[in-house]
Amino acid sequence: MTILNKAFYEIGTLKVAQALIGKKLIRQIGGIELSGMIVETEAYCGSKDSACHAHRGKTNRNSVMFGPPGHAYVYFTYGMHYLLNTVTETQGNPCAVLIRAILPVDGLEEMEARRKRKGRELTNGPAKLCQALEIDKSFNGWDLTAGDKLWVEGYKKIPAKLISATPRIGIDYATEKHRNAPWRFVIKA
DNA sequence: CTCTCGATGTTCT
DNA sequence: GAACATCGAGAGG
Repeated sequence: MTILNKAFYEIGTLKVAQALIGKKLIRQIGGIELSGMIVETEAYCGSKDSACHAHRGKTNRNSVMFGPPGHAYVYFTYGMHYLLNTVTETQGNPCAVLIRAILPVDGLEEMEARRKRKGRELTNGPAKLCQALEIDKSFNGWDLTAGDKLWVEGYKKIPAKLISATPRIGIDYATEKHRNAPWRFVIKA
C-alpha cells in the first residue's frame, strides 16, 4: 500500500481528519511490524481554534505544529500519557489531527504485552494506542511520510455514510463554539 | 453497565 | 501554582 505523502496532509485539516479514517498506522520495532486501522480522529484547527494547543501562539511544546505537514506531533499530558497527532496544512499554519483510536491489524500479541491488557481496551483511546505501539516523545517531529519506524498507509475505503462527526472529547476549557464543533470523526458501530 | 476519583509530571501563567 | 486533547480501579445498580 502507498504511504500517505505530504500533499495528503495539505488538503485541509477537517478533510484529513475524515480521510484518515480507514487508513493504517504502522509502527516498526526492530523486525516486527505493529499496525492498526484508524477508527477515530479529531481535528484541531490552528490559532483560531480555542481547543487547539496553538491557540495562544507558538511555544516550546507545540512548535512542531508550526512546522511542515506530514510530521508527528507527540506530547505528554496528565503526567503519564503520550498522544499522537499528525501535522496538517502548510508550514506556519499550526493545525493537527489527533489519532484517538485504532483497531489492531498486525502484531496483536505484541500490543497485548505492552498494554498488559486484551480486547477492546487495547487501542481504543489516544494514550492507549501510543502505549500499544510504543510511541513516546522521541517521535515528536517525526516525518510520517518517510516510511521508517512510524508511518501511515492507505488501507480501506470507508464510505462517508459510515463516518459520523461529533463534538470533540475532553476540551471543556475551549469556548462553547469550539466545544460544540463536530470535529471528531468515528466509524459508526 | 455507569459514575467518581486519584495518579503523576510537564507546561504555561 | 493550576491546568491538563487520559486512564483504570473501585463502588454501586
